Amino acid sequence: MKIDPSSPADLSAQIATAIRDAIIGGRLIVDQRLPSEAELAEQFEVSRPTVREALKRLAAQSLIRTQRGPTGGAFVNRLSFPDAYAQQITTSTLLLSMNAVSFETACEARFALERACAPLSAERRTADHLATMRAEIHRQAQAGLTDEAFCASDVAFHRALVDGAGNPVLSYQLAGAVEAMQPLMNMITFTARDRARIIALHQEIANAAEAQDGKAVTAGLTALEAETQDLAQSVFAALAARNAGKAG
Amino acid sequence: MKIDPSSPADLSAQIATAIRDAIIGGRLIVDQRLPSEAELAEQFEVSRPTVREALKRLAAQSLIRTQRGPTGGAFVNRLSFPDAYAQQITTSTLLLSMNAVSFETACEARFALERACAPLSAERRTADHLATMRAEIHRQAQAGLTDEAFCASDVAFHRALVDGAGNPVLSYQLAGAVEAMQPLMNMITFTARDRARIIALHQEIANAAEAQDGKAVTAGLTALEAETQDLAQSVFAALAARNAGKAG
DNA sequence: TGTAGATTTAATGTCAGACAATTAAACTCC
DNA sequence: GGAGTTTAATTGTCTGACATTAAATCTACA
Repeated sequence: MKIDPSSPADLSAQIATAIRDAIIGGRLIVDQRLPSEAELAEQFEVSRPTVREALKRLAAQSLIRTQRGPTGGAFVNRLSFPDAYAQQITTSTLLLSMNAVSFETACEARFALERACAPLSAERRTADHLATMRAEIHRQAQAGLTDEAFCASDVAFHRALVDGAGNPVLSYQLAGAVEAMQPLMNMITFTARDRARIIALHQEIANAAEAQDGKAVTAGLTALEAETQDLAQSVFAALAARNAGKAG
Repeated sequence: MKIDPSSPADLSAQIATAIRDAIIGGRLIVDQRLPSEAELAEQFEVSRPTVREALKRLAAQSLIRTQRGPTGGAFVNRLSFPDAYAQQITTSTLLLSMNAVSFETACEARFALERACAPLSAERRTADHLATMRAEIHRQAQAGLTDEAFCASDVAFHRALVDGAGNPVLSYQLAGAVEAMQPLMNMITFTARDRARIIALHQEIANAAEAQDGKAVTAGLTALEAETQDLAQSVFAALAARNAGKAG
């Protein structure tokens, strides 16, 4: 592993890339210990702080973990599903919030992906998944629930549905799509009537999942998407009108 | 923004988290300049190297960019779609390679997600998308193509199909699923007969997309999934037998 | 007056050396 | 042989310095 000191890129970035490539390429395997910071500094012919900056870059991506003490050092980290979830959610959330992605586009993507899980979830969902869905529906019907709590429960409901497919890769991919929508959903104020309609559709979906009727689950999700898009459209229209009023 | 010096966590990690939260929470907006490293060091009551390690962590996630010179500093970075793609692909690839995810599970997830794009893509694909798909099919039929090149073309074909949905969020989510499969696919040796079957299905899918027949696209993808699973099963069975032979 | 070039300056990038904190292993003593 | 102590290796942090970059300012000259 070598770096180019005359390159315009930061040395620490080059070192991080070199090590990252070694991990992705399988030349460094899970739980393998990297050389100590002092040794890396010597190998790359840079100072220890520069090596440390490189290692921190890798740690930020959960590619390595560090441990102190005589048997310590930097170790190649097994990227766990929870870690991957967290990164996925952060990235997706920022992508949406920073790129003026319309609610419509994000909503379409989210429900399209969720429908992809519907047949599998209908077939494989366990009693646990069903119980979680029912419990969340019950929570959503409670009086005095804030909009934020309602949205959080909505996410939990959909997560149970997706997890029902029993495919961790699918759950991971969906985590980003579903959770990243939450800040957008939180902009919406739900009337009691809105909530009732959403809860009814949730009931429909849960019933379909219980009956292992994939097509009905898909249909429920499609109806929920239409409902959500309608709701958002009216909310954002009202917002725009209010802003126009302020400006005029 | 404050940190806790008595916490067991690294100071640089705490500082990175504090700044990241400020970005996600909207208290720091895109292109806003952070205080200089010296000022941050003073604010957080740590040394400059510690601040730098924190900033490198954020840079590794494309959350900030740095610039030298008098008007330089660290700026909140707009997370671009290409940056998000790259992160998504790295994370997904590592997740699969490090967690003994079966080919079957990954393949199922990938095709389930891709089917989610099928109706939208059939409806909206442009002539450009169709042309790309046809071009890749043509390439796949060329003699002397290596397995890796065949797989790469396969990815390009599916990417065109997904992009045809005209939803950047969907394309972003799919990037991880499709690209992360590539290392697994590269383990497979394709016979001429295998390639012919896959190309025929690609033709079928392209024709369906041209006819804007979403159901036919979905059916084609389902058939392709079955074909891929069969192929992988026989390849991995042969591999296992060979290894057993070595061991015996 | 305007412009090209030199200078200044503020910021990041890098380095060297030191000390603190942590923790596993080796050692000592009972 | 076991409990407590010491040792040593490693990461975490700090200080201070210099190198590099690039925008802004200043200067000289046409």
